[in-house]
Amino acid sequence: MNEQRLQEWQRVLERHGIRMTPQREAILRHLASTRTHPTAQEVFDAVRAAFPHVGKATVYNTLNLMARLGLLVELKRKDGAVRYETDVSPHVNLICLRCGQVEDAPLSAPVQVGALEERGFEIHHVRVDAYGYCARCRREMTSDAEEGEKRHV
Amino acid sequence: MNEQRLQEWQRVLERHGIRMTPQREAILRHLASTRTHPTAQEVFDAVRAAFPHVGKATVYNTLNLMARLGLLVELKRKDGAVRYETDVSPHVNLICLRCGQVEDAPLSAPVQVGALEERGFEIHHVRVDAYGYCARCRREMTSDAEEGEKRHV
DNA sequence: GTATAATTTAGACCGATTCTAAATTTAGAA
DNA sequence: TTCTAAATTTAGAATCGGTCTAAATTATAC
Repeated sequence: MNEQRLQEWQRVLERHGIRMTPQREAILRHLASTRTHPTAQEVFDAVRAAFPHVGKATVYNTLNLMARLGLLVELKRKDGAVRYETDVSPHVNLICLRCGQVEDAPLSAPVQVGALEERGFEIHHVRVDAYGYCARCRREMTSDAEEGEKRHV
Repeated sequence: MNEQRLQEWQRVLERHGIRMTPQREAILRHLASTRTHPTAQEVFDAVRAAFPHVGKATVYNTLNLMARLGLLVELKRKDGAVRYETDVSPHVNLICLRCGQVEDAPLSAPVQVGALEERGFEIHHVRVDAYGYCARCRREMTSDAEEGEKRHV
């Protein structure tokens, strides 16, 4: 549980005049206590443990609210649900094309975008997603191949 | 119409033993003739002009096929559908948070990802999305503000 | 030509997310 | 307190991109 992050979030919500209901607190606590990138459904399931009658809409509303306030970042993969990232500092998302897991990695140098002034575009934040294969899937793909399984494009 | 790109795509498909059907050619021609980032639905509508009975699945299959071959890059935005990008060279997508338009900008230095070897992650390609406000929206927001309109988070 | 595989099609289906309308809770004023 | 208005929550319906299915068509290899 990252108490500091939880309290920071609560301050931001309060500052925006948003009520801290028991449901919202449960959602925040869950997000602050995980280091994964959960889907809305996973958050929903976890919160249900504490609030058996919590509605889907409440979870979705809260996650959208937090994303709009910049407390969460949405990671979209085509093959399924949005994943929520609680670490909003600059980094690279390593996204596995096979299993869909997302890992964070540091950016060893800041991203350099050219020709911004000429365009008049004002950057708010940058997201860097690297697509590839995670260590586990690489191992599994190797052993699959050894078993004679064929893979196409 | 970018003839060169069209022919390059056709060569790649042929090299993979994929048949160049009239429907697929119409889809490729449309993609090669636009500089926007269309959705599958937009491609579908455009191709329908030439092939009134083309199926949704054909368009989706072809777009997925091309994405898997690396000829297209999928851009996901929170507001719904996947957008397809025909420029696969390294660059930054400038995504306007207000109007949703996507512009391309050069990367003035390659992205540096740290700690890859230790993790065993193998990168296939990197996408850089910069979120912010385009020149037109910045102008409009300024004039809106002058007219006394209020905006909230 | 004939067999085989690839492709296309319409429409059914799926699953993530949003919407709706009613009930509940809250904050603040009286 | 009690009242009122606004915010919030809820279950379930609705929506909407996208995928899947099964039958028909088309191309390829023999």
